[in-house]
Amino acid sequence: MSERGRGPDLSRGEFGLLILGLVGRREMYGYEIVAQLRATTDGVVDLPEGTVYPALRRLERDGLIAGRWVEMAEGTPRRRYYRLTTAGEHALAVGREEWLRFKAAADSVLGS
Amino acid sequence: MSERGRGPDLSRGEFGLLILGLVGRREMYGYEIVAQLRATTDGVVDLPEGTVYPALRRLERDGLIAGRWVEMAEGTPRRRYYRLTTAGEHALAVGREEWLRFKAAADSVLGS
DNA sequence: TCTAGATACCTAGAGGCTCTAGGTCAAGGC
DNA sequence: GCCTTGACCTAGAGCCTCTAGGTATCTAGA
Repeated sequence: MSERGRGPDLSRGEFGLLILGLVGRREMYGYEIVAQLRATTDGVVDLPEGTVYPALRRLERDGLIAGRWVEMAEGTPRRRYYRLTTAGEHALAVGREEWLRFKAAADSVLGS
Repeated sequence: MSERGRGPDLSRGEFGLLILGLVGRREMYGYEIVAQLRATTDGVVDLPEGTVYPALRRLERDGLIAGRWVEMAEGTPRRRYYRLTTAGEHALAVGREEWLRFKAAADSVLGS
């Protein structure tokens, strides 16, 4: 087994890894992820909802995160909270290392 | 004017910026760029020709690089050498800064 | 009152990129 | 005779982001 669906690759412009990074800290819901991403990165990463929600569905489909619906108080919209699965924790660890390698590689080309 | 074709964005998985980085060092041809990219990054960035040649055409179309054909010796294939244009130098400078910002942003999310 | 914004979810389709999987042609090694 | 190397090229698949909407409720402001 293994080598099945290699997980999100930041170096190829896939922001799924950043979502894994946030969800790895604590359970989080989509709308919150959008805001946290913007806040944590000082606005540098500012993904529209049309990017984040489909990405969450892919990550869940691929078994890297697991979601559950949480009903909120009267008239407040319900939320879908996500947490990392074991596969997601692994993908995050792998992704972090790939990111380190890619950073060094790009820096060596760009001379930073 | 300006704000026309913002140049390649590494954070979105566009490798054009890495090509600009190499060509910015010295005049280079496609086949050489493929090899240099692999060598410089220790194999981490290993783009197939089917990625690099179309990227070179886009960069040239967008006025960031300029190419010229160089005939080689008897029976050796000719090469198309590329150099940065002024716009390309600017795009490289902008891209480098964006890359620095994105690196910091991703690190702050991934906690590296 | 009416509008706008925030909260929270969703989707269809366009656009644009990488990558696969080929192809061309000549020289040189085995 | 065949494979590898050098050097270029392309069509199409695949996949992702992003645009531009939509739903629904509540609150604030003009």
